[in-house]
Amino acid sequence: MPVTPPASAASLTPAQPRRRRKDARPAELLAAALEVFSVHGYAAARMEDIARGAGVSKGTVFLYYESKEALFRAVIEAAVLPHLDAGEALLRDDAPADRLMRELFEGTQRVLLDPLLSAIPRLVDAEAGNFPEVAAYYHEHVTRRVHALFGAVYARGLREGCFRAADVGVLCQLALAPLLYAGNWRRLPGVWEEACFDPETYCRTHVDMFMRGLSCAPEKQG
Amino acid sequence: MPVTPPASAASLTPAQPRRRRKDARPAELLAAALEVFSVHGYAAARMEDIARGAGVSKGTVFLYYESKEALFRAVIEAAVLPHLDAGEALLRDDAPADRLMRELFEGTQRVLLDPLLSAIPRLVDAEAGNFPEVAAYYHEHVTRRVHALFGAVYARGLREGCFRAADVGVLCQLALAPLLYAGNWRRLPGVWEEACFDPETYCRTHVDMFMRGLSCAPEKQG
DNA sequence: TCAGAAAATGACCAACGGGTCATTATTGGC
DNA sequence: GCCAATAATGACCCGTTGGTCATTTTCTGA
Repeated sequence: MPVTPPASAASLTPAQPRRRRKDARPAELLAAALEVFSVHGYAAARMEDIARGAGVSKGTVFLYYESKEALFRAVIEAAVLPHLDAGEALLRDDAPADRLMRELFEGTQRVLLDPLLSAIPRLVDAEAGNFPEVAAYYHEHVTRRVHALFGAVYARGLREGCFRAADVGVLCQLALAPLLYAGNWRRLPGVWEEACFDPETYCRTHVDMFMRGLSCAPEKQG
Repeated sequence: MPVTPPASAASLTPAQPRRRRKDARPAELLAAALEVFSVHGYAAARMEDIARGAGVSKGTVFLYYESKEALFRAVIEAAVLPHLDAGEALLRDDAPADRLMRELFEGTQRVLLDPLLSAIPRLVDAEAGNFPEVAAYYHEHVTRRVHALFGAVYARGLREGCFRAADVGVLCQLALAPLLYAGNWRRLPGVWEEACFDPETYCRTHVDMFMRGLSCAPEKQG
């Protein structure tokens, strides 16, 4: 594999003397790990680089996470679960369903256009063959929750009579796929720039087309 | 990484005596490599497994491809380019644009729902951080061609007055993303089955919604 | 101030896997 | 049949890297 310079530390003033910071380490390690994993993938990520990124030595990483795989799992959980909680909070809002759906899109897009966070599904997917249990966990605790969230909003729209009937699973995938993919393209140097459309236009077009396809009301466009 | 049994050979009758088959080797190696790469990703794929999958010893692989990276590139080219040729042949058909667009979808879907072929974009993407030149090549020779193909059909539809105006790059991505993602989900055991919708419904729904969103004509649904 | 607890280090180990090459097996021409 | 020519082998080499642990440094509180 081509040599790549080690991941530049997130918050590393050089020659920092060693410090005991038991509480701060886990979060710093998770952040550094996500950065390295997102660039190199799981297998090609070096624990040495992750450690350097967090400003510690390699040995220290293993004081907090018992193995590379354990670190990988922890990264996924820490990066994803808070956003799911935030998403589910939306359901307590009793706005009309189409408005709720657009808010759901907006939140999802905020998460998935982040180049670090968008790496998570890509990583899980890429390693599904090597870590079937991680993929199963992800499906169980993330995908399922996302679908439930989307499904709840969709069901509300059906009751209100503003959405047309369709397979909710299919719709959910169709809603998410373009956002998941956008995250990937953004990080490729040259690709996104050449296509030269901004994320805003892309997401807005997607949401508009999707909502138009979903809607029962006769269309009125501007 | 968890131990996984070696890739079962595609066409390996056991204890096959060694044979000199200079012409057949490359294709067999490419097929075996794609299979192993698609399951394990690039970094975790072992040349030993690829060799076994093709019914040869590890050393033989290096007689045909000078390195793992060269094999990786060859796999990508061999898997993708023929389908691009086929796609571009569509343009010689002078059917109306919306019909052409649906044919384009159909061809794309045939390719991307294949669990092996759908691995290609995922692999390129996952390794973009480690092999920027491969990613650049892919973008240059694959993505660009796909966009040109889609763009040609779309432009025809604009001229015929049956498509509404929008950013062609955005539209192309939106058209492809759900198909690219479908390929990923299919290979995850349990995930696809639980969602229990078949690829047909998924793709048909996507195409219908997309075409409805793209169309200028007043909608008529059944 | 100092002693003991515990956080951090980095030299070290062992396994793994990409890549090599001297050797062996196969084949086609004569 | 026999003999180059060459396809194929697999034991071997060695750089890389996940993971360990004896040692060093930092911190706390008495």
